[in-house]
Order: sequence, then C-alpha cells, then structure tokens
Amino acid sequence: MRPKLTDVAEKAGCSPTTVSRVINNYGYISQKTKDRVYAAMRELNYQPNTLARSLQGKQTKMIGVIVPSITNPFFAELVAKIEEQLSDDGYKMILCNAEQDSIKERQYLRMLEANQVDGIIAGSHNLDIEDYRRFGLPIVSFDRDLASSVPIVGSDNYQGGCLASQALVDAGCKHIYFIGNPNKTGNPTFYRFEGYADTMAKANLTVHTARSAFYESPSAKAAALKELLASERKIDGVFCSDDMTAILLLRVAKNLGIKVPEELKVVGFDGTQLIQNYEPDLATIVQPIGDLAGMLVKLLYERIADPSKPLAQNSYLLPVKLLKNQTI
Amino acid sequence: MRPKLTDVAEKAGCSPTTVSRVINNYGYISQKTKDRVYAAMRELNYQPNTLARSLQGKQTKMIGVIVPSITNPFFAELVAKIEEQLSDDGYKMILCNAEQDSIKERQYLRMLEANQVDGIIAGSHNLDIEDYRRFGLPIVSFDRDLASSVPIVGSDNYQGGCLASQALVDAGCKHIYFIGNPNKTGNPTFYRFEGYADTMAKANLTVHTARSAFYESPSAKAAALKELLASERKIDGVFCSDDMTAILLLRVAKNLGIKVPEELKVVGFDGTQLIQNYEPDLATIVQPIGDLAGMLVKLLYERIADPSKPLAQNSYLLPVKLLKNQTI
DNA sequence: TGATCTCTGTCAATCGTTTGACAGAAAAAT
DNA sequence: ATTTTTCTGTCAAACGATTGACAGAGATCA
Repeated sequence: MRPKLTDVAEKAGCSPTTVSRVINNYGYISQKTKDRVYAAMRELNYQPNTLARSLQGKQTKMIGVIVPSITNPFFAELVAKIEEQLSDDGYKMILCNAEQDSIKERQYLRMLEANQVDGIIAGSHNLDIEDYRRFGLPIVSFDRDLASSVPIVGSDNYQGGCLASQALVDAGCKHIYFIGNPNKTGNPTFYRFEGYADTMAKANLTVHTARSAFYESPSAKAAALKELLASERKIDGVFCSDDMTAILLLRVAKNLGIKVPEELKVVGFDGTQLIQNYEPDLATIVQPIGDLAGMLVKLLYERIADPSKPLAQNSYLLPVKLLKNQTI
Repeated sequence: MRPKLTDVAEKAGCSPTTVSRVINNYGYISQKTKDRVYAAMRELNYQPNTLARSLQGKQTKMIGVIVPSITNPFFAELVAKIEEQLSDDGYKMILCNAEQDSIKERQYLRMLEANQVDGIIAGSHNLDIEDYRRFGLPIVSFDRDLASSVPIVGSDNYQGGCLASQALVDAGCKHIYFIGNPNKTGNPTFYRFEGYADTMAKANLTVHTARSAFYESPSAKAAALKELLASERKIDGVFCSDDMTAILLLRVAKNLGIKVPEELKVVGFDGTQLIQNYEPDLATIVQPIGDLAGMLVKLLYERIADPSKPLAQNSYLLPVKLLKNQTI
C-alpha cells in the first residue's frame, strides 16, 4: 500500500495538517518540524497523491499536446523539445496523435477536458474554429489561426517562402515550381506559397504549382513527382513545402538522370536535425524548432497563470533561416 | 463552470446516486430513467470528472510510456502505434522521453507512480533492474530484461542478426563488419551481434566490430565510418545495428567513391516506414512495429487486469524479416 | 506584566465522485 | 392476498489530500 499523508504524520509525530502545511509551505512551521516531516517522507518514500491534490483545486500539472502525426520528423522533434521543457517544469504531457481525423481530434479535446489538464498545445488542424472557441481551457496553437482568444506560434512561413524562392531565382532558375498543398487558407503551406508567389511576381516569373497533400502516401507522391519531372522538362527549380517531399524529388530526379543542382535546383522546408544529419546536401528553410517549442510553452504558462489577461499579441512568427547546400 | 453530477441529477429530476448508477451501470435502473439521465447529460454536455472517479478507486486509464528518444524514427513509429491502440481503448498516454539520463528516468517513474497510472510501457534502459523490481505498478518492457516479474516484448534480434549476416555471406562477402555497440549484455544490439558472430563462425569468417554508440552525434559517427572505410579497404560487407547508421555509411561510401553494392554491401536494422519510404534502396531487417506495439499493449492490459497472475511467458520475441534491396 | 509573534495542533468542510446500507413504492409472480 | 422482484430514492462514508477557523503553547518584545 502506498503511504498516505496520515502515515507520514504518524511517523513524524505530528498532525496531518502540519504535514500538509510542510508540503505546501503554508502557515508557520519551524525548521525542526519541517526536518522531521521531510525525514518521515523520505523514510516512507511518500509521494502526495496528485489525484487528490488536483481534486482539491490544485493544478493537475498535465498538458495536452495534439499533433497531426508524431512519425513526421518535424513534429517528433517539436514534441521532444516541448516535452523536455514541460518535464523540466514539473509538467506531464499527454500526447495525442490526431492524424487526419477530426472526430478523433474532437474526442481528444473532450478527453483532455475531462482529465482537467491545465492547458493544451494544439498543433493539429482538423477542427473548426468553433470547436476551439467554446473550449474553456487555456490553449496555444501551433501554426494555425484558431480563434481570437488563442495565441498562435509559428515560423514566419511567408518569409520562408520568399527566402527559398529568392534563392532559386538568385541561382538562375527560370521555371520554378512550388510543390505543396496550399488550398486551405490559414494553413502554413498557404503562406509559404504566398511568399513563393510574391517572389515570382517580383522576378517576373510564372507561378507553377503541383499539389501534394500532406496525407498522400510517399509512393503516390513519388509517382506524381516522376510524372511531373518527366513531362515538364523545362523545370529548373523546385521549392518543396516540406523536406520529405524534397527528398522524394531528389530521388526521382536521380532515377531520371536529371542532375542536381546543375539541371534542377531544390529547396525544402523544415530543416529538422534528422534532415540536417542524414540528408546534409539538401538546401532548406530551417524552422527554429527549439524556439518554437519554448515560445509555445511560455505562452501557455502565461495563459494558465491568468487566462483572462488579454493577449499582448495574437500571433508570434519566428524567423526562419535558409540553409544553403549542394542542391541549390 | 463545468456541470457536475448533481447538476445532471437536478436536470433529470432524480438523485445523484441514480445518475452515478446510470453512468456506472450499477444496480437496477429502468430504461426510462436511463434515457432521462442520458438526455440531461447531453444537454449539459456533462462529463464525469476523471480525477474524482479515480480517487474513488476507479482506474485512471492513463499509461506511462517511457522511450529513450522520440526523435528516433523507430521509437516515433512504435509510440504512434502504441498511442493508437491505447486511445482506441479509452486510455491516455503520458509520454516520457528519457534520453540517456538515468536520473530523469527515475524521476519519471516516481512521477508516474504519483499520478496513479494504470501501467507502464518501458522502452528505455538506463536504470538498474532494482529500480523496476520495487516498482508496484504493472509494467511491460520493450526489448530489455528488467526483472523476472516484468514481461519482455521485442524483436528476435538474434534471428535478425543471423538473417542479415547470412544475406551478406550469401552475397559473397568475405570481410564482413558489424557496426553497433554490443557492450552491454541484455541490450538488443548485443543479440544482433551474437547472431552476426554465430553466422560468421559457421561461414568460417572472422568477426570484425566497429563500435558505434547510440548517443554519439551523427557527424561523429560519420567521421568514424569514413576512417574505417578508408583504412580497411578489404571490407566488402557491413551489418549495421540500425538503419540510421547504415544511411551514414552509404553516404560515406558514396563520398569515397566506393560502389554499393558492387564493392560494398550493406544491411541495416529496424526497417521503419520512414526508411522504407525515403531510403528504399537499403536492405534491412524489418521489425514488426505494429505487432510489437500490439503485444506490448495486450500484455499490459493483462497485467492490469490481474497483476498477481503468473506470467505465461516471460519473453515474447517476434520474428523479423529481411528486406532484400539494392544495397545487397 | 501584558502584548505580540511564532509554532503546533484539532476540527470540519470541501473537491466530485462511487458505493454499500437501507427503505419504500410499484410491478410482477405466486 | 401475499411474496418476490424491480425500480428509485435518501443517507453517509470513503478516496487523499487542502485549507480556513480557532485555540493554546512557548518565546520575544515593550
């Protein structure tokens, strides 16, 4: 049986109230009593029951983190950074993998509410804004405008789109494609596309788009890319909205005998450690994953500390960097 | 304010006890009353407070999952599968990223205990067996012998080592290296090495090992691999204990102008979807990630249902498959 | 000496449920 | 008409803590 507060009190020769006061640092307690209580706690290997504490009104110290897919290296690294921060601060993370499933995401939201989490970091984007607006708990959103009461943290996707496209222009490309799925407004990809489109306009180049949805299978994507490269032989530059697609493109190009970067230049987006370590040739836009995680967590803490406090800023766009590499 | 049990009772025109009985399906309740209660619950958007329920003695429906690194694609995919299962069964997952830190891992264990999780899936291996033995909660372990009371689920690493090595032998390799870190017994890598060593013995070939620790940085690893390939020009086959190292090796070989598979054949280990999708040339040993996750979860449920029930089996080794590809 | 401050303790209410004991009513079976 | 079964309800204790009110002790200060 796990020891409880009264066991500690008995061992320390004092009342349960005193033990609770030592734990919560509440009221007047002499150092001597404190020491005795701590000793008893150690001896019994006592830990307060967090359930009981939370029921009493204390925080649960639990944070829900909803991501679209943990197997996506970008989100894996983001989650790892978030978890590191949270655990340093004594928080627990309930991880929710929402995939492309809005029903599942809604269930997660209900579940997190029922579990009295202190707050939520929402990185998945399947639900209507309505679902989030009527949600009572502190939320911060990653990369997506949810509601006016919810602060957004994300990379400056527009800037990234400009940087990547400009790099291709500067490298002399004349037929530059954008590969991604910018159909939904408010999507990060949409802003990357806008950066691309504006840069094309400035350089007097035509906009070319090849749709590639996030949830398509890699082999389907690869087939589509092959089709594209084979039929449109004039392509000399591609800005991929994510690195994984860029890798597929590099592979397809190699198989078709297209030389990178001589005949085709490629820039990706995300710049995870995984990519930097295992695909070091790929030029890409690096998102500041650690900073993003830090900002998400920091803002969430602020919301938790005072949910009614008006937001200083609704949106926090962190700068990205171009990583110049062999594919450009 | 969130509605509580008594609010539902009031709305449904019955006592709190009755509402609780409807929720818990306990005692005699007429269909008419049930319907009234359900209607009231829906109308108020009521959800039982899980904290209060758990405090009362119900399960928390929370599972702790401890992994060494969520950014490792293998663990990312394993965690995704585990989470999928758990969430289908109404469980929540607290994710713990232990890195190489035994102090952190011990803290996690304490934290999970304090949070009354129903059970733990332990995939990290920094702690002494002692720490786990005196742990009161149901545990299952991934790939590591923790204590006699803890069932182990893992791939048949020995078989994998044999398969990979035999494939290299069959392909005509004469100087086959093992790259990995088999120093600790009980490590998965150790059994992969044993499979390799036994296969070498059977084929009358010499064992060659190049240490490569899990936690070394990829660039350090790459440098070591370059050194190895440059100095030992006779190497014609390598069995890498994980795919990520294999990828580095392929890259290093390419840079040195060593042709794969003509001059050097490579087999990896893990066979994640990521590798199969984005490095489809790599021959590797595929671990059945979905089955591993399913088995871990199933065994944990059994432990939770009856912790005192003796284990039918201490160890569950799932078969692996050789994925023959261009690098062999 | 009296007033103030510090320490320790008891008591009871509270958080939101669950559940056993018990009672009474209606419905069904004998 | 009587017994049994089914339904609904009240009451109270419990889960393991927190915390305000209150009281009394000893120490310190004026």
